[in-house]
Amino acid sequence: MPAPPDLDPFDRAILSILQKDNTTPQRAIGERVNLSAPAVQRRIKRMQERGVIRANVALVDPARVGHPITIFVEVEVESERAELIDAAKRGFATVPEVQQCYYVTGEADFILVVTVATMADYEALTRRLFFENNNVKRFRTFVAMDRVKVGLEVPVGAPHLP
Amino acid sequence: MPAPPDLDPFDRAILSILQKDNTTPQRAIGERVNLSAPAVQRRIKRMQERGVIRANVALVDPARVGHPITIFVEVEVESERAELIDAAKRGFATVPEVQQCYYVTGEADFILVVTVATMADYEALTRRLFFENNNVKRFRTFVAMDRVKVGLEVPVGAPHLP
DNA sequence: ATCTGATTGCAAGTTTGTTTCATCCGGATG
DNA sequence: CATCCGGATGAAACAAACTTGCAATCAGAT
Repeated sequence: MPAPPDLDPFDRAILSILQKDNTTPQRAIGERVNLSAPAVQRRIKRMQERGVIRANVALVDPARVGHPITIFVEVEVESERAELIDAAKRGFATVPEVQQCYYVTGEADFILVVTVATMADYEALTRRLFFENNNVKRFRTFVAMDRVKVGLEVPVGAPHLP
Repeated sequence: MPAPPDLDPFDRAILSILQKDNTTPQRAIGERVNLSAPAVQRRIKRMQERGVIRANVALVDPARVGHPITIFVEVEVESERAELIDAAKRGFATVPEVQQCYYVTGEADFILVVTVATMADYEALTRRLFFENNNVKRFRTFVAMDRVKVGLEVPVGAPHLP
């Protein structure tokens, strides 16, 4: 296995910037972290290759593209047989409306984050995903009234560069 | 207020691409949607101005930057007085470890997504956020064993362009 | 003391993004 | 029916950003 690809303070500072805006020119990043643009570019490239940076994406406002409703779903399954769990994972993951899916410990087995256009759509989705699935014992729905904070930013312990 | 900024099939196709990889050259996008690079560029710019595209960010693997643990928390509050709710929203939103926070209906009032380095860190966080907060009645913890699907992509009804 | 491997900055070269401008299309107007 | 007008487009010129080659630097191991 590859050695632990430690991130030095430069890398962390760069990540901290890119997680907020990855259109920031490398030259501007360089100025903020005290590095030349090529150095920044090489570090970014390396972090992509090592999987530290998994993707570069545009974040879209769901409401503006016709999906104003965000819903959390706690799903409890009948059987936790590995084969069935894997099937459930694959089943959930392939649904576009399911934007996040986690397999969790606790009083539920899965937690899903779903975006839909209407509650009728959600109702249809529950039928497809839960009622028609024999292994789903129960599910609980939480409708988001306010998306207080939404993002995938991870604290990276970016240091202060004087 | 601005008129509804309708998205035509071109816009949707562009969004669909940018949500997966916003480093795709505009010329390449143009080829895929049958538009020139400048046309693509103007549409992107317009969608940013109109708030359809909210941000352009790099997605970082939490485990690779020292936050291998993802946790869901359902929070139930004592009082739903608007003032207290707003205070709670602000309190949660400002914590870097809280990467997502939703105010929801149902058997809980808030759902948080938290990333931490260790369970000890989580324990410390719960103390700070919940035990020291008089308005938190109860909270339930779900530790993610598998991040089956993680993203903020929204289905955009992208049409097929042959 | 030297060698090796990794990293850096500069400068040149290449790709990508941006602006300009003439044209085209569709709907409203006279 | 001709005309006008706003909005969008593509080609080309232009500007900015990214990428590569190279020599210099540094730390650690030999």
